[in-house]
Amino acid sequence: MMQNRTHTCGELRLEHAGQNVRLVGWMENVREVGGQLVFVVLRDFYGTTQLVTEDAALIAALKALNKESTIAAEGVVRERSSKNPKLPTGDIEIELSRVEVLGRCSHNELPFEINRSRDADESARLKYRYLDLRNPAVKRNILLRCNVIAALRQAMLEQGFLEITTPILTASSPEGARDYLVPARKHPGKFYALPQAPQQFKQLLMTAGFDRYFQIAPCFRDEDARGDRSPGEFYQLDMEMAFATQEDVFAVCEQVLPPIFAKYGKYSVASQPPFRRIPYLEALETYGTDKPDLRIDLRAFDVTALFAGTEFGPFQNQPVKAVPISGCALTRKQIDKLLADCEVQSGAKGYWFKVDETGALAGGIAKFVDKAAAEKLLPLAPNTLVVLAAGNLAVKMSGVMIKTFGAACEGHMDREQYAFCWITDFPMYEIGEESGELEFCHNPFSMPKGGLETLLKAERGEIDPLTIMADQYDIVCNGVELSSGAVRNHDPEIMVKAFELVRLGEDDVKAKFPAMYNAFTYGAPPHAGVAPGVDRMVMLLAGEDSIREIIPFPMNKNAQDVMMGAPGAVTQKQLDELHIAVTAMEEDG
RNA sequence: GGCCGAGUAGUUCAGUUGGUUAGAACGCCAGCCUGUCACGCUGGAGGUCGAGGGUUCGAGCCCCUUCUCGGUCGCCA
Repeated sequence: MMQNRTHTCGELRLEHAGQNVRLVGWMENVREVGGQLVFVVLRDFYGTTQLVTEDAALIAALKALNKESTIAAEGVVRERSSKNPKLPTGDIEIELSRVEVLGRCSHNELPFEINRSRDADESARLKYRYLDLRNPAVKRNILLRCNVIAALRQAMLEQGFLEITTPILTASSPEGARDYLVPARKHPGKFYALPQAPQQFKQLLMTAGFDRYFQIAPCFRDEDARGDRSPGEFYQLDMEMAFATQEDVFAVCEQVLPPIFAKYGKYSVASQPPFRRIPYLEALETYGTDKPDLRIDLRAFDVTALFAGTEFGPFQNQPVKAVPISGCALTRKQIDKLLADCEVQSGAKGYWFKVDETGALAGGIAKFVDKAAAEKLLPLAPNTLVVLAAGNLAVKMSGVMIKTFGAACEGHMDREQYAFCWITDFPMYEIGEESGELEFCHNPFSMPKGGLETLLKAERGEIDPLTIMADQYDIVCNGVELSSGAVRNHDPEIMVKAFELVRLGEDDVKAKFPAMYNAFTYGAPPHAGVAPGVDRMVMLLAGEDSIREIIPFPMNKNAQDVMMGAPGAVTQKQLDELHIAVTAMEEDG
């Protein structure tokens, strides 16, 4: 027998004519033209090649096989008498001399047609993911993912970062998302947790003296899914730098990411380094969100003053935000539909009026708007639609309206590009909605701007703690938050003070982050880092709307792997070993 | 957990005001076809209309309950 294969299904060309070859792959299609002429499309990872035979015995053998069986096909490459210019291998075909069945497909009907799997029901796709992935259009995203991860790794190594793996079984972290817990067999009643991020380990690596760390890090969070958020697990390009400032972190990201987006992305990169930096409060004010999509040219305006003495009930004594959309040709029906969509997303009510082609105000709440006063606050050229929202959700609604109407109205969004920005200057503290008291806004690891001195001022009541900014930043691309990052708080004294402002103290810091707190008392370097989400980056690069399209084996929305049957029942013996008493168990598979 | 949408043949879907035997395309099976390549032609098989209950002379369609999937909000230091 010849070697397993001499060529792949994507490589044969006219120049190979006359060669005896052996190809292996999946039988994608069989076309019988006349009783004595059969064409077979053979597919492997690299492409497809047409096989042909007029031999009655081979025809019978091929027809007896179900599609998607794997076979080895031996024969001579020959020039086609009717070429197919749509295929790379369309100039040639293999005249079969022998066919060997390698892996029989015993199903003559598949759960879906391979080449149309993207249209199939998602549950079926996930259950038969190994069939779904045979579709080159599905496989392409996984290939992209491989290439992007390789490129990220390469770029980080070139920047002098070391890839260091951190534990998957670790301790539960007291803050943040819900942990996945793993019962400890040797320690009844105790649990490991899967890391929500390697946050503390990477800070400990800094303290240990590794200057630049990175990792394509698996992270686990037991929170509900979204279109752009996989349940359970995801990957981050986690990085941390010692003796570094915010600017150092920005510089690394701005060098690493754009070339990869340019090379592997569907669109061009609109942002040249340095990326635009937008303070958090300005982002909320201007874009109604802390993750603005800079491809959209719409802005929110504060028009509270315009409705100061209004008779329009919903706007009385409320902050009011307006988003003017020039050159808008939407019909009233379309406007109502879009506003309804926005209302679902924001929970706030939307209103509108229009400047018609003559420059007069019309429609919606126009009769409550003083045109002269409005013109001082807003650009109101003819054919401008103005959408508005009031109340404590007005800012959020303005952001949703910008995104929704920007995408729906001609000329306000250039989709075919990647627009990056940094959101900076996040508040350190906020008033908790439930507690009504001061709480950490994001995470307690960030260095407060101004350090200890600022915290002391707040403690003495000289400044409002709500005005303290954290040295924290997000990187946003096309309205997608790729990552949060921060200059970390590496000073135990500042850490304790930061906790004291939220009515906690040294004991709490020690209890919550014992390793880190202790480590920082042994001489820690100032350090900073960031951790862009790999899955979201690949999603942006692939131009996909669902995170599941770029994950090899995704879970469904309810955090189930319907292919593997996870989560699933386990034996009583396993439970006993783990000292777990289960009171209620689902009867399923 | 809230809200919205979907669930009809193996797959993707249509199904009018509640009215005959629930249709189409693709796939599958059989036959025909010697240059197909989304091959073509002819014929055929294939349905617990997600499940349960109700209204009605009559339910895929209306009502109630429930399950599943998706989107979204909550949540995601």
